Amino acid sequence: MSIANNSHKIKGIIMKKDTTTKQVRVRMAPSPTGPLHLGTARTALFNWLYARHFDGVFVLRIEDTDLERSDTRYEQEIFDGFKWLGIDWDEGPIAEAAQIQNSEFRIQNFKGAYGPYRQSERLDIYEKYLNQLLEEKKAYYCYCSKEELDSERKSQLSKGIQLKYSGKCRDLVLAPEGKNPEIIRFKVEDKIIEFDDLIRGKISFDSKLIGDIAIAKVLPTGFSPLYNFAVTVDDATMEITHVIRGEDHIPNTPKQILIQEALGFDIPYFAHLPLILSPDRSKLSKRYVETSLLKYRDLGYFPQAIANFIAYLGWHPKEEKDIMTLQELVSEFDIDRVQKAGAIFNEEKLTWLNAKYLNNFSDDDLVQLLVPRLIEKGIKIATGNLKRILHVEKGRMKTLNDFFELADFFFNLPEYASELLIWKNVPKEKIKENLVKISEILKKQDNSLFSVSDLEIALTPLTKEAGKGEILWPMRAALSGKRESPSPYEIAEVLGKEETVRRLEIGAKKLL
RNA sequence: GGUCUCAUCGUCUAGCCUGGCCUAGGACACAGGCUUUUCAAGCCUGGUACACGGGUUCGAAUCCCGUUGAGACCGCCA
Repeated sequence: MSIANNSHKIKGIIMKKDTTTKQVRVRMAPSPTGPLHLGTARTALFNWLYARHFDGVFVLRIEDTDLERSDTRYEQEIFDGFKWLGIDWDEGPIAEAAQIQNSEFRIQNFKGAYGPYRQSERLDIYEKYLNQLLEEKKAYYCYCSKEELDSERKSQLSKGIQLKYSGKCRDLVLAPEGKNPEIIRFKVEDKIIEFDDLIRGKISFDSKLIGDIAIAKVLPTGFSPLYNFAVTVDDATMEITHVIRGEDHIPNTPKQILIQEALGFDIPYFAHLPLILSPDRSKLSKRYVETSLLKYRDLGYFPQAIANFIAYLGWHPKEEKDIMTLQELVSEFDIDRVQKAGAIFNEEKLTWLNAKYLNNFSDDDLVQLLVPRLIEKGIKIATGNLKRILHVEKGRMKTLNDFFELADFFFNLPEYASELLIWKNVPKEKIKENLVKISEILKKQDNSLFSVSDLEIALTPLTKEAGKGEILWPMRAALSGKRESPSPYEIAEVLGKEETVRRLEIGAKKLL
């Protein structure tokens, strides 16, 4: 009996009903065939939020049936990416064990009662159900070659009819002479398939338009399960209650329901999330924006900001709030507030959010986060000094990596043209004189009296006399070598007396 | 081409289910201003949206129908 039969029009009610009767079990099933995609991360996050909100179980399953394209390197990236974002899994492979080459060990090391959690390790399970379908004549061997199928598709396309397998091998009694079976197909019977999507409501399909589904590849050594079949078997055997995934899977859903019915499985709830879009409204692709999750980490984004941002792509809390922690997201998340339409990925807003997060971190936290990046770049700096620089630059930083461009002058005074020192139309002789005066005053200043407020007091007579711009601009330019920077007092405090005076003298010398 | 899905400011969205409180709210971005040695931040102000057409109703962004537009999918990938 399908559990989706009690579904209601009002989505909130489905949730409440269900959670009182059965524990929520959701899953994320990425395939390790490329860098961890932002879209995958968001789907994972929604599943995770849903599980955590309803005290359910979040399962991580690795869909690596495509041996040619799967790579353990990408599997590792999934683990790393999820962990970085703050998504932990209750069941699934153990990330640490995945690095060990001994395959026996890898297979045995998972958490959860429904493992193993890699599809490549579940072949015996698929085989059992495959045989069941074959024995019950619900599936059959197909001998058509790729070329035959290709030309079939081409002619269908030119006739303007639905692209589907013709069913040529469906009723074959004997194997065609000289041919080996290529794949196993599931027989699709004529019927209307309807399901109640938690986000979109009723969706129905006419199975006449779906060709017999390829469910496994036949290999000399055995077989290799294909997506729609493997997913169905896994979701059922792992007792998944809610399938939350991207909208691009809507067309797969009737196929999976058909297989579920044929195998006597419960039909889970389905919730199809809107897609993340590129600026041209097509499916998010790297042509327009960076799609690799971990790339954002490398770029200096915070996982909290990314999580917050991608959660808001297609979902919104009841109250107006710009910033939400993972915990707040968990307590407020529900599927009935998920949007139906796709959402364009707006990098500017992400960056703005990231800057918000950055400025909420304490200086000490930022030091901790920045140190590994400095080490990686081979920059050596005392923590105390780093903290002081960070303190004056953080308001200008939007990402962690902005530090390098913004704060480089603290380490090395850049080469700059003497014109930089000129304030408005003030003659350079006057500017030179001012710089000399500033350095004379500062030379007399005690080392221990070099804070922003001390310096301000020390230079006030001069700024009053000559005007702030005429003093402060050349001073700041001489100290930073840049058009834009923190205030001269802040820079001087960080630089200390000796270096401050040295830079002022360099500046003065430039103005002959 | 077929099937399915979607449609509120440029973008993310609130409101839609349960019609009136919506002369449509917030945020990003943009423009102007304040502050200011510079840049950034901050604060203030401003402009811009219910795709279109029909219905239902005293009343529609909200309900119904159609049109248009956009997207997804149509693999021995997942």
